[in-house]
Amino acid sequence: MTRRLTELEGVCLALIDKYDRCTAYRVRRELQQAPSSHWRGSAGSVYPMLSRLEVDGFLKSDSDSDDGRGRKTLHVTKAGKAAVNAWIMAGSEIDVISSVTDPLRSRSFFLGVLSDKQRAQYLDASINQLEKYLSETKAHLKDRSAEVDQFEYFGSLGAVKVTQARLEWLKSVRKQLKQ
Amino acid sequence: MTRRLTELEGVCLALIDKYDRCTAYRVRRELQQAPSSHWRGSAGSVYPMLSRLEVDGFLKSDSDSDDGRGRKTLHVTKAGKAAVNAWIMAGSEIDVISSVTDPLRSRSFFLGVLSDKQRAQYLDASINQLEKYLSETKAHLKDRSAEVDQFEYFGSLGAVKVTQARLEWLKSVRKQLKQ
DNA sequence: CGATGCATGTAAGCTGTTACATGATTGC
DNA sequence: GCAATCATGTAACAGCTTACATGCATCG
Repeated sequence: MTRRLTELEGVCLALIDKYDRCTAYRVRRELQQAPSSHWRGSAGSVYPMLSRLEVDGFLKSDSDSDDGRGRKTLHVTKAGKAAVNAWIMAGSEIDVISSVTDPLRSRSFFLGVLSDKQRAQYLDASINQLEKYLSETKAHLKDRSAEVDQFEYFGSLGAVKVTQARLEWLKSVRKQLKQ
Repeated sequence: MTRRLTELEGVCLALIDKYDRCTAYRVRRELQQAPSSHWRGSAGSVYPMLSRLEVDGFLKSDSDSDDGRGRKTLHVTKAGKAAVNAWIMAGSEIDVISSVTDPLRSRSFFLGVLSDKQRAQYLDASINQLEKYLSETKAHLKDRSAEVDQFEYFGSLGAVKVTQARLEWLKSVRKQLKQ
């Protein structure tokens, strides 16, 4: 049994697998352009992580791919595919499922420390930003719906659904506080 | 202007403030008992973090609180209260709002690599665990509704709403794949 | 031919983890 | 008196961040 992949490793390895082969730079760009800001796609995380995956035999760089400026194309090995498979299947574990944190929710427990004015201001601003974020994820969803892969569509749909739920929740909080 | 608090620091400092004064051990227990498994509440994170907050002047330990076994009660200073306030208000920033990650969603983008059988198995297991997690958060919500603080209720309500959205989304994915 | 972008990588620092260590208290 | 729990803490390590460094390619 091989080691477990971290979330970032899983996403990136699966991504490379999906594209069949790609460069580290493209992986970085995908992370940077994703609607979620959880991962920055920083060089200091991506390159060492990919080296790690190569050392562990999950990734291999195509030998003929050096184009003069040190660019390498990567592809996922058989062991890598198995690791991706295991990473996905581990997603049904309760620890993984319940590991989400929502900074809006964490804060909502302590809104009592704010003055009425500040609280109203905070809620308005949050709802505003959430609406902005929602329209971004919706735009992302529209882009995806034109593509062939239905799974990308499902993923983006999930982002929209959850963002909508967060928004409706915050609005109901604001409403209840106004009374 | 003082430094920004991390999410864990913000939650813990706000928690101590809410309880007026409490021990490090209680902070740990609260983290451990929270429905989200994002923070383990490990000694190796909590004690150094609280020391940090004390060094920075956000926390102070009551001098008369040593009960013979080295237990200390902590309270939040004025500067600490200001830091909590700033931490909450920063929650409306787009970077903070969009920093959520959902391991179920990350994986959904790559469900194409699974066989039909594995995919069905994965979705069934995930939906099962999510339902279990939902009933836990609902129980938590019921507990909170008996308490005086409406903000705790709001927080738990948010957890329920978002979990419901995740569940409905996953069920719709399963349904669409069955056709 | 110089600015911008492509592409890879390293160094130092921060914040979390697990695992271990220590000692007092409480309950049977 | 001994086991479990309360309570605090440290050591080693993992995985991310920012900031820096390097060098080729492309375009005006």
